Amino acid sequence: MQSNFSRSSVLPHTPSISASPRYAFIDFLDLGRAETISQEIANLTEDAAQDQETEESREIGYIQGTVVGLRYYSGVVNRGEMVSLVREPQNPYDRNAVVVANVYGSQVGHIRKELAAAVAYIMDNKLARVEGIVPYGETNKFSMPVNLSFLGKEENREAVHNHMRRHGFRLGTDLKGGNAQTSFGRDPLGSSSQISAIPLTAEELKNAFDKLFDDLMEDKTREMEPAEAVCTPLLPHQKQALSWMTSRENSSDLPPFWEQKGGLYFNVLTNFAVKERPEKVLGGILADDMGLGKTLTTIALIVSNFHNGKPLPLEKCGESSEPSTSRKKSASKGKGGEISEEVVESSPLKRSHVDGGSADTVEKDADKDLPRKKAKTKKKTSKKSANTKEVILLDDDDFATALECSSKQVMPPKKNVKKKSGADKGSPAGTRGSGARATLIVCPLSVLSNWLDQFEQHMRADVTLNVYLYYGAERNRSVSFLAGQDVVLTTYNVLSSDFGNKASSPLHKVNWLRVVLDEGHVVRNPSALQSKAVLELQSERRWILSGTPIQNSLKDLYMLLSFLKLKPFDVKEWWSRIIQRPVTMGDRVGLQNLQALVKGITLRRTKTSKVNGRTVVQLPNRSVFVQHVTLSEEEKEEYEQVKTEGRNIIDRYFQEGSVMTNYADVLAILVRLRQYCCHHSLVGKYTGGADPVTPSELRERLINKITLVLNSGSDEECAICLDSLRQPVITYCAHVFCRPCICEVIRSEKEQAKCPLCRAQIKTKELVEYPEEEVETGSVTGEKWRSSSKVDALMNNLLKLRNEDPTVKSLVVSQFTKFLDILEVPLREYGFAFTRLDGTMTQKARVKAIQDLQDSSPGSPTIMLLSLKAGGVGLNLTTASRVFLMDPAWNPAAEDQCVDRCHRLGQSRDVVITKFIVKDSVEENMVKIQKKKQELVAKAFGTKNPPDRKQAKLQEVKQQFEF
DNA sequence: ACCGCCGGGTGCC
DNA sequence: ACCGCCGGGTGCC
Repeated sequence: MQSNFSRSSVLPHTPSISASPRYAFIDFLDLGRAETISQEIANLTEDAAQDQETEESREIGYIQGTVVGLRYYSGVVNRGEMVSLVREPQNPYDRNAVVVANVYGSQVGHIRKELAAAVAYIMDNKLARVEGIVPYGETNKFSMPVNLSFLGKEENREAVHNHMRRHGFRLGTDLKGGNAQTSFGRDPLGSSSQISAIPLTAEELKNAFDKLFDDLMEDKTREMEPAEAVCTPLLPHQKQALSWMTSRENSSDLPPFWEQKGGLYFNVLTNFAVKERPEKVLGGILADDMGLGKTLTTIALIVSNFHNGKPLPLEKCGESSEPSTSRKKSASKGKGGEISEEVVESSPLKRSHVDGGSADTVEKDADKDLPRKKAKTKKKTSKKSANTKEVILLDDDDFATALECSSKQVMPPKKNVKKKSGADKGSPAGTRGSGARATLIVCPLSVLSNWLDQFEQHMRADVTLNVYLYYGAERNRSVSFLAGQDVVLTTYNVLSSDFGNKASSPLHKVNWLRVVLDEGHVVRNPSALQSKAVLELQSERRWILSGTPIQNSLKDLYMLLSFLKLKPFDVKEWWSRIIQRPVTMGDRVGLQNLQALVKGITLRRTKTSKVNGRTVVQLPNRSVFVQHVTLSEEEKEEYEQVKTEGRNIIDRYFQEGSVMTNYADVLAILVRLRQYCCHHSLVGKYTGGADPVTPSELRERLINKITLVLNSGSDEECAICLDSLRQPVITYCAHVFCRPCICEVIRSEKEQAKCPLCRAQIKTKELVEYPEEEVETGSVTGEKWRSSSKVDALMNNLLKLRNEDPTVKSLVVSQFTKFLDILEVPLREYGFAFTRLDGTMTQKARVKAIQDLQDSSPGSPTIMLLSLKAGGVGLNLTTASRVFLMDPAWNPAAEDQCVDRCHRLGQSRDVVITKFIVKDSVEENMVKIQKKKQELVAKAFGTKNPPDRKQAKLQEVKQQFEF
């Protein structure tokens, strides 16, 4: 029996206080899961959206209606199938028309006009969302019943009911408070079990969620040897991953939740059936922990599974028809921007072949089995300059056919061609031997060089794998060139900037064999340009590599499923209805489905996972020490001064209720305090103050603010794409975004465009750019040098360490690049050799910095100055075994990630981490708040902050600023 | 639709 | 018959 729980007991809803600016400020400091404050803001706005969604998802009424006109449409539904209702105001017969569509988006019919007339108003005015389920009558020829649920805010309940009543419809209401899915029509088959009616508690949910990605390796223990071309022996868990990935790519199984029934394909979750076989999902998520070798495994996959577990045919270096010249060519094509020619040239593997070269290969192979193909290949060769899609498809088809022949899998080539050229962007997958050859790897800039290194390191020297680095101003944009590579490597930024310039995005014109998203969790906001760019890629197989596939919300997974094209979850409505809403409501069946879903497409091992009874990776110990630093009297005095100054300003904002609008200033104050803890000369001039009067004053003020944000060294992120700021601009309301991101927002919202952070009106022409050349560095070193307590503490450690063991290498990590500048002075003074890696460096310089550190000859650098986020993940710094974290980060995960760069596979020494924390300062408070936050966060997932938590936070912040 | 509805044909029993 | 009744044509919005 359904228990009499009220929904609010399951889903604690946000108290209304969140509207007050004072509390909004408290939320600023909900830093438990944010790496930067602007990310925190993004989290907040996300939460706001989620609030709305959860509130709207309350069922406020239901009614049975009729779907009519079935015989005019091809869309079919099944008993109990969910359908979506879409307004069709442009319908020539009735502007109130409401279309009923099935999960695949095919129209089933219309809602009968009388009911449509009533419902249209409710939909148009967003009084409620309307969802439908067809309870029976699925075989009817002319009409069928549909159960409509109205989901909306409680405050709209009456308006909705009244409106419907005026049209002569009486909505039913489920007073028991069961959720929308179970109360009505959800389970017309009567199979609902009592278990599913008892919702999960927030804690159970959180636990289940934490375990969601645990131990996803049962039945995935078969091993596969990589192709010969891979020279690095794979560890057992890597062979398992290779085997699993290969089977995922060659699988002809139906995607998860699909079954074949009679002549139809049936989705057991939505009860949806189609005649056409659902598109295969070739690929998935490799979610191994950092350091387990996702990169190597992926390389092995690329080389070992071209088709059906057969290796990618590669030329032997010696047999190459055009020896050294081609490499030159690749270099000149690949150069430009910050990626140097040398990077490309330095690798013996990277030899981008020219069109003619590949044609030769094909002919050679094709000649053996299928001479008649030769003519065609010839024809194509003569046509190679014509750079049209059609030609490329034919090219690729020849490739494939040739290759298929060698593996005795001849397909009628004619048919293939037809299929291909007829296929628009719809379904390139599934057509075996469609000709796709190239794998596209998209990764953050920070790991680009790692990929290149690893290709070089793991590929046998005598084979040629064509890896093309699609990066830099001079990148080769020829579609046929790109399609002919074995691997194309690029970054999310290049991909989305190409995509943004609608004119042409070559990467979107290639039919890839495989697309790999490295650190795939970075695309998680579906509205960000880079997400759209990623979703539009055409590929047969798709992979996501990520150590943390879900960061803090179930919604992160939506983006991933959407990329994998896992029907029907790639459409938001179905994802929400089938998974997200049920799960957040504590529905057990929903959770089971989610678990099954994840299990079916994910492989994840942690460092503690066992293979054949042994842990996957045995890493040396790692220990963390916190060293408290006491400020000198002089420093203390100055610190208090900075603090009082800041407190007065924040206090004023509180009184004015303008904390939100002065976001940049609040950020600045916090940053200043943290900077002071490191070194006095980090602290810049405060630029806030009296209200600006003239536009030029405002402009100047904004330029100051954006400069401050960007130079604070905290590596601020764009709240829209959550990536590092690219072409940063500041709005009149003083929030900083990437120009492409905010322009996209303005473009899509038109005149109503609002700032995503404060909802102020924004316009494209009111965006202020960051003045490019204004880099005022080095000034620190000029004046008379004065140390700081923290600098002294570090130097003591380093000197002691050098005494004890001069071979030990250290990472010195700070969030403030300027602090790294400062640290260079005493390091030089004491004769330390060091390198440096920060976000402002070119790719080339980064590579050199890492190589220098790896050098073990006497006199080589023993220290790397590292900015916390510059390296990003994936960076391999195992030559270092000591880590000094100079200043605490808001998000402990960022610190962990940084430490993991040296505490990973390949580390031979025990790793010792020292964290410097200034006593009685903002830093100490940060650590305290962090800890509390972690405890609280551990309790609930997917639900919002309970009120007492907010209250607690209020106290903490009051403490922090001593209000 | 093995219905309802419309509109033309028809008209005692 | 300015009706009722019959039976054919017809059918989403």
